[in-house]
Amino acid sequence: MTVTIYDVAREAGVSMATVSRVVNNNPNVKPQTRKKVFEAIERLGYRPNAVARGLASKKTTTVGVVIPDISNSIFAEVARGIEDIANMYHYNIILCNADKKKEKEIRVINTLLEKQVDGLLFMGGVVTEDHAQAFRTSSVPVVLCGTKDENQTMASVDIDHEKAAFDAVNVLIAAGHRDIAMISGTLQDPANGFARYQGYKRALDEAGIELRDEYVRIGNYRYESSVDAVEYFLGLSPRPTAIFSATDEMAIGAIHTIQDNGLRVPQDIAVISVDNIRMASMVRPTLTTVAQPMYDIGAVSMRLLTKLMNKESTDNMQVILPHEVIYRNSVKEPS
Amino acid sequence: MTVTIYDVAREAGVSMATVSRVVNNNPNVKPQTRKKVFEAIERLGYRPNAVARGLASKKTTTVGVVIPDISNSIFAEVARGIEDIANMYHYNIILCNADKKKEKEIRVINTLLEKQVDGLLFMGGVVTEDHAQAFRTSSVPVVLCGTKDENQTMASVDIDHEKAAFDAVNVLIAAGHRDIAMISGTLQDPANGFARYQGYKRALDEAGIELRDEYVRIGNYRYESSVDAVEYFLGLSPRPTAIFSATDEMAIGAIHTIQDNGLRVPQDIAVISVDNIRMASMVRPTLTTVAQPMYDIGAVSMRLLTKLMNKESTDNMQVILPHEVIYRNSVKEPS
DNA sequence: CTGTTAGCGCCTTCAC
DNA sequence: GTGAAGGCGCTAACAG
Repeated sequence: MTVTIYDVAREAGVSMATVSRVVNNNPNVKPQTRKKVFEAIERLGYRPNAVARGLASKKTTTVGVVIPDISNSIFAEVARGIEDIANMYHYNIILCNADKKKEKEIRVINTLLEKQVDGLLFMGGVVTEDHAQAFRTSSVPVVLCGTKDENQTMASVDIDHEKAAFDAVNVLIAAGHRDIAMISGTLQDPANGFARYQGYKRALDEAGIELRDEYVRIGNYRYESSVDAVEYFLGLSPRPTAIFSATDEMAIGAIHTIQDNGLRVPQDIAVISVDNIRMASMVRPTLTTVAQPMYDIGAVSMRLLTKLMNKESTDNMQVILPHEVIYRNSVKEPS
Repeated sequence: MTVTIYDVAREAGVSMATVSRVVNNNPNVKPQTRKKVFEAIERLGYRPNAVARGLASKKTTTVGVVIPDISNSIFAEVARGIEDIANMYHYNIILCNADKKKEKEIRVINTLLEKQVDGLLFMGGVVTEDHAQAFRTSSVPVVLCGTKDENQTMASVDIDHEKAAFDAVNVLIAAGHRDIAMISGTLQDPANGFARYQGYKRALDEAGIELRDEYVRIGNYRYESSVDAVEYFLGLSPRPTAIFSATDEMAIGAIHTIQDNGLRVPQDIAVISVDNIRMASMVRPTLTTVAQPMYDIGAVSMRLLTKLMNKESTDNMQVILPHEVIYRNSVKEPS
């Protein structure tokens, strides 16, 4: 039924070793033989069996990528960076979605490892001890992208989330705001949550602004979760004049909630956040935010992974990429 | 180095067949033996090699999904439906992004086939003869989801795009509009492009409204592409009082372009489209649109695929799912 | 219930 | 430059 390398060999009048050589681009084949083999392949419609090949060679030339949440556009952009570099080095990539469930992340990691991927990329999300445990049992290299592990022992590519948040809040402070609220992610999340909150705190601290508990609400990173937060802020007195959101999606929810309550952004309340997802320029007013270099995070982490898979020496296993404030219209210029 | 089934067998004092049985949940194993084996597995940290297993059993229990564009949130939702059903039937799914490039789609299809997936799901996009060709060489079942092939010979799950567009335009007509412009996708695209355009034409026709060429612009489905279209419409006289956009993302671009030009939605110009992506309820005004049952498209196509993989008989190979108008605020109620 | 024995399709020395 | 032969790690009859 299925045509194998053996069929091709017979058809071409050579041995399977030779067929294997031409399929694998081994130079030690006479051009004429190569041609014969290619013709036989064509005639038979032979398609190499990657599974058999993987078993024999103990390499699959594929890297597994776990995406915590496929509907989050950040990961889409990161994935694009990963892919471009992967193609460049002739790796296939297979994406596995984990639907924001830790338990599913672990399962997916194990599935990928069972499938004998040559390397693993773990995007975003929290790296718990259970994750670390799964990674530890891996015989192939793993790199974290867009996140890092607690004690920073694993290879990772990320931005400095604390500093990004710090910079964002300082844009607000520079614009004259002092009553600055924050919609945070869960503090259990070391990157998007805890670190960004720390950055907020430090910015206030260095500006001599006192931190008020009622100015901080925890969201779940989704649009909807920020409406409660903002409505809460709106009832406060003094009402905050600016909001720092840990992520863009929540910031957009904030902008709309402010507007739905009859107030204007940025005149009544300014909004800033961190991420720079595509949607940030699709809201009115457009969102001022601190951009993560998403494509680069993907590209650099894939590049790092190729080095690891090749056992090349790598100096820096924890790379931090620069971020940048993107000035748009949700914060008004300091006058 | 790596621990194999053989090591486990020795450690547990049984044969590899027995180990294989417990790993595969074969009931024909004495509980006590099973326990011994599990302990050995635990002790050795054994992880089954899916590649070897795939080679021996000629099944990989994984289905390949090609996503035309990972950054398009429609596919994210469809993927979720696919996954839920896949998990239910114990299939792993691996996603491969094709970046909207036809050539890459074909490549990805072949890679997936080489990897010996048990089935293939092809999401969205145009199905050209080259695609059909690639599918034809597949020895495993393929189902199209969110698209169909030209002569409808392949298994597919989709909505009736023509009818969806027709219904959308009729919402506009019911609201009293007669000067209705359309931002279309490319007419080469049979589903999102051509069919939706046909629906627009038919709605006008049945309402006795004459079709005007200058009322139709072609976009590329992206937000940015609709700004040109809308600016063009704004210069027309009579200026359209309503716009039907082939997709939500372009509709959102249209709304903002209208607003950026000092007009109001829906008072000055109404906007409607087809899709119902998450962002549709994240704009102001919220977008009235015809919802595609994205999750269901994914779920139903995966279910269909499982049947095909099991060689169960299936009556209906071309399933059409119902769509539904979602009334929000970008079209005002008929008075 | 458990063990033995062939392969699955290919890569990879090692000869020639 | 090419062929022969031995696995890669596991499943699937087939015995027992």
